[in-house]
Amino acid sequence: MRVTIKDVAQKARVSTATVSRVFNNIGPVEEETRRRVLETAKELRYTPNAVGRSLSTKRTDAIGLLLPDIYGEFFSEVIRGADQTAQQHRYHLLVSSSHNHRDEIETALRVMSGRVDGLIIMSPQIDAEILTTNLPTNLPVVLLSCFVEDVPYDSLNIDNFGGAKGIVQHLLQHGHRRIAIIKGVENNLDAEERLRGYRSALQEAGIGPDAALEIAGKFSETSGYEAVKKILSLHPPPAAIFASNDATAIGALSALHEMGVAVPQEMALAGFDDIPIAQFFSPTLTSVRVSISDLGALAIQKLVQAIHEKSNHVKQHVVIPTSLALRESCGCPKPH
Amino acid sequence: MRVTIKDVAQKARVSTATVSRVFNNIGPVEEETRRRVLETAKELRYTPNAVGRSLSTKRTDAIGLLLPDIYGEFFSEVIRGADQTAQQHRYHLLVSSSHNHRDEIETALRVMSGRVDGLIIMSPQIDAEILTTNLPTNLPVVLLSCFVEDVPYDSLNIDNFGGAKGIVQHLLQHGHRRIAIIKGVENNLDAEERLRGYRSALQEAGIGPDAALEIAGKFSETSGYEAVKKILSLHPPPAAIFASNDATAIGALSALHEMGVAVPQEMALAGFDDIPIAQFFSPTLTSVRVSISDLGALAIQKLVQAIHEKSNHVKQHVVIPTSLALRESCGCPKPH
DNA sequence: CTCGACTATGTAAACGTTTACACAGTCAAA
DNA sequence: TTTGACTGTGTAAACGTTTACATAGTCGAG
Repeated sequence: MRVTIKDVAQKARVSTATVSRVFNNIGPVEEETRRRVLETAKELRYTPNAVGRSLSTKRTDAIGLLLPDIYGEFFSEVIRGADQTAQQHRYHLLVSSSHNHRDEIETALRVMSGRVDGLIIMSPQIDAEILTTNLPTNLPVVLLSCFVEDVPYDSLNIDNFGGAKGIVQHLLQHGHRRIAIIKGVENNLDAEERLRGYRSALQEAGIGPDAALEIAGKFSETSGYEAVKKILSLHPPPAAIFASNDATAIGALSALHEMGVAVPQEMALAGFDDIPIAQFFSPTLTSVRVSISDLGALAIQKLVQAIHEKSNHVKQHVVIPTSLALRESCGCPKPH
Repeated sequence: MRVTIKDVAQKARVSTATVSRVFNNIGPVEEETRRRVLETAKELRYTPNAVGRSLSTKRTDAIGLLLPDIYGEFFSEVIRGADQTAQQHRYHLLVSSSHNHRDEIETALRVMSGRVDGLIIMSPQIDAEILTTNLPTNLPVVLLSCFVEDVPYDSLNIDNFGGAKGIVQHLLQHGHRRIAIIKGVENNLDAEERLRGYRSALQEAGIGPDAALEIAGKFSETSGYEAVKKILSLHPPPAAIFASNDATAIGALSALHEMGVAVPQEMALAGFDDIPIAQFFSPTLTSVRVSISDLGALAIQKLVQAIHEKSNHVKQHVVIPTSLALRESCGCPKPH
C-alpha cells in the first residue's frame, strides 16, 4: 500500500542500501545512480518512514515538553520559544500538560519517554524525585522551575528571589512602607521564592513581617481579583501590592479599578513575569522582566546539547537573571 | 542495553508473544503466567518501546497540530483545548508553528506526516491546495480557519461573518453611526470574513461604505495601538471602533487611554475572540465570544473520529457559532 | 472412546529503515 | 604484474514490537 524504500530500490534497479545512502547523503554514490534514485522516488512520491528510521537509528528527533498547565500568556511564550528553537535544530515538539498532578506526571513521563530523545519538564510543585523512578536513567532531561537539590539533571530556574526582592525594594523607594503580597500557589517553588524575596526586602528595610499583608493567591487573574477585596478591607490598607505574577496583578488591577482605587496614586502595584500584554494595561503594569520565550528556547538548546554530548555531558544548574520593567503602576512615569 | 520484550520473555520463561499479550490485555493468558510476566517486567523495569510498536501496528498514537503562530492567549487556548482532549483519547500532541510561511508549512507537513495518525492544520492565510500535494491521501486531516471550497477534508470554521455582523449591529443599537474597523492581517480568511460582516451590518443599516473608516491592522496589540492614532486624526472621528480581534482591541484601548479618550463615553470599542483576559481590562472589553479551547478540543474529537472510521468517514464542514460578550467597552453596563 | 471446541502458548514473519560487512571493479604506485 | 587503496554497490542482520498461524493439552458431548 504505502510506498517503501523497497519499491524505490526495485524500480530504480538498485538495492535498498543505495536508496538509503542517497536519502541520507552518506557514503559514495555515483551521480547517475543518485539521479535515478531521486527521480524514481519523486515519481513514486516516496518519503522515508520516520518510524522505521527511528527503530533503526534509535533516534526519534523529537523532544518532549511537559508543562504544569497551558493557560495564559506565560505558557504560550514558553511554547513559542521552545518551538522556534526546536525547529531550528530539526526537532519536533511533543507538548503535554500535567495539571501539576502527580499521577498525570507519572503517566506522561512513562508514555513520553519512549518517543522522545530528551525531555523538558516544568514542574514547580512536584519534586524531582518522581523523575528518577519513572525515567530511563540515560534520557537527557532539562528541568524548569523545579526544586533542584543535587539532582543529576540540567536545570533552569528564574531568579525569583532576586527579582521579587528587587521589585519590592523599588516599591520601598517610592516611599511605601506597608506593602502587601498576593502569594502564588502553595507548595510552588516559584511562589515560595518570590515570597522569600518579598520578605527579605522588607526585612532589610527594617520592616517586620506582617502576616496580614501576605494574602493567598493562585497565580490566576481571579485569585488576584479576590485578593484585592481582602486587601482593601485591611485597616489601614497597604500602600502597595506586589502580585506574585502578572496574571494575579492583572486581576488585582481589575478589582482596584472596580472599587474606584486609583493606581498608582492610592495603591501602587507590581507583578512578575512581564508577559507581553502587561504594557497594554492602564496604567501600564510594572513587573519583573523575565524573557519567557528565551526560557523555552534556552531549555531546548541545553537539551539538544545534552543529547549530542550524551554520556559525557556536564550537568548545569542555571539561574536566569531578571530585571525590572518599571512602568506606571508602581508610580514611575511611563517610559516614552 | 535497553530492556526489551525478549529479556522479559526469557526471564519469565515464556515467548515474546505471551508478553505482548499480557501487556495488551489481548487473547487468553493464564492468570499465573500473567502474574509472572508482570512481575518480571516490573523487576526489569520494562516498558514497551513505542517505536517498535508503531512499526508493527502502523499507529503512532500522535496527532499533529500545525498552527500559524504561537503568540498570545488565543493560541494557548487552542493548544490547551487540544491537549486536554488528546490526552483523554490517549493521543500525544505534536505542536508546530508555520509562521504562515508557505515553505515552512510544506516542510512541516512532510516531516510530520510520517509520525502522526492525523493532522490538525490551522492556516487562515494559505490555501488548502498546498495540502493535497504534500500529504498522503489517506491521512486524516481537520482544517481550522482555512479557505474550504470543496476540499476533501473535515473543517472547522468560526462564524466570523455572523459574529462581526452581530457586534457591529450591537454598536449601531447603541446609537453610533460612524463605526471604524481595525482590520486583521491581509489575505487572512478570518480577517476577511469579519470585514465582510462589518460591512454587511453597516449596509443593512443604510450606512454607505467609507474606506477611511477601514483601518489596516495585523491582529496584534501594536497594530491596534497604531491604528487608533490614525483613527483619532479623522475629522470627525468615529464614535465606535470594532477591532478585528481582542489583541487589536487591547492595543487600541491602550492607545485611547493614553490619548485621554474615555471609553466607552467618547469612543465605544469591541473586539473579537473573547480571550479570557478581556474581562480584566477596564473598561471590561466587549467582544464576540468564541470558545477557543473548545475549538481545539472539537478539532481533536473530529480527528479522532476520522482516524477510527478511517476510509468510510464522511467529511464535514462545521461552522462554530459565536455569541456576544457584552461588557463595558461598548457602553453596556458591566454584568454583575 | 472419539471428536470437536476451546484454552494457553509458541513460532516466525512482518513492519521500514540503517549499516556493518563483503565484494567487484578501477586505478595508481611499486 | 602485483599490490593496495579507493569507489560504488549489494547482502543481510538488526532495531522492538504485533499477530497470523500452528501446536499441544483439556474437557465435555456424543
